[in-house]
Amino acid sequence: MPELPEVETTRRGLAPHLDGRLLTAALVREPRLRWPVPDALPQLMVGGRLERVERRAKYLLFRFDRGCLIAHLGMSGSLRLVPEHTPWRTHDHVEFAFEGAPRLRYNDPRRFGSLHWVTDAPEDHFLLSGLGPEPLGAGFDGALLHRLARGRRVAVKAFVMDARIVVGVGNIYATEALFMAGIRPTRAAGQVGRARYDRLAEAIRTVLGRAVTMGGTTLRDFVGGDGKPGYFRQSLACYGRGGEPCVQCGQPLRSERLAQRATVFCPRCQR
DNA sequence: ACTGGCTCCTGAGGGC
DNA sequence: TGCCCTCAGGAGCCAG
Repeated sequence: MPELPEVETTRRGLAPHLDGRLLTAALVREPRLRWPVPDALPQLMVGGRLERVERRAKYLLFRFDRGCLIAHLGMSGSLRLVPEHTPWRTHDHVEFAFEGAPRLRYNDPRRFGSLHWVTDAPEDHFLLSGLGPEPLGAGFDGALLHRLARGRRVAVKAFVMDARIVVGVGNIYATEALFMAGIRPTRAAGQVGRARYDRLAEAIRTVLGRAVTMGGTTLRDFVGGDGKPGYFRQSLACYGRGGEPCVQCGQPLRSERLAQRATVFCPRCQR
């Protein structure tokens, strides 16, 4: 489900309610996520104070005074605030109770998400240690992409979706950014020139930034921490529009499978 | 070092 | 109504 804008939307929805709160209880109903949730998670966490909710790539970092909860939403996960005594829904796997705040529920039908507890610096955790730069932060630009792409034969779409290169660019936004930059997704990463990587980096920033502003993209059921859907779907020019006319030239958009992912592009505008 | 393919899992939607 | 097939917003892992 969530790409970077959806994760950031979740963070913004949760932080005002949870920052500074004391964790009074944690319940794991279903530990079988991407990695098993340790039995000891509640006893490790309860009694700790949540200092702040941060985001790194598509991971949410719940920084407590005594450690850090690293949460990933996988493809179908969500973290929502619900009133106490809200009936359990299917796939509500974990619940956290904070003093003076609604309950925090982790729901994930496909269970591709994960929860890790660390007491060392989360940046050193194996899930985070190899990650590339944040696309909306400093240290990401066309020069970086161009340099890392040298000699690479992988398709440029897979290249920008590789979290070691740049984080947070999932299938929707990779598709949109390549369309905006006029680059064909199947082109080898090493065959894209510097000027075009400048345009691509700018397109990635623009697309992700706009999506964050609009609360992310709700395809079927994404909701932010406040339970509201995202509105970026209406802005999608390419993703999910295979066969429909290109908004720039009117040609039918082509739909292909690339690296096991649905890929849409305009055969005329994207070269 | 790269690359492509497979995998985890449930649910929705289309065709028959 | 039901069954079977395909596909879905991620990304770690593995063989070649």
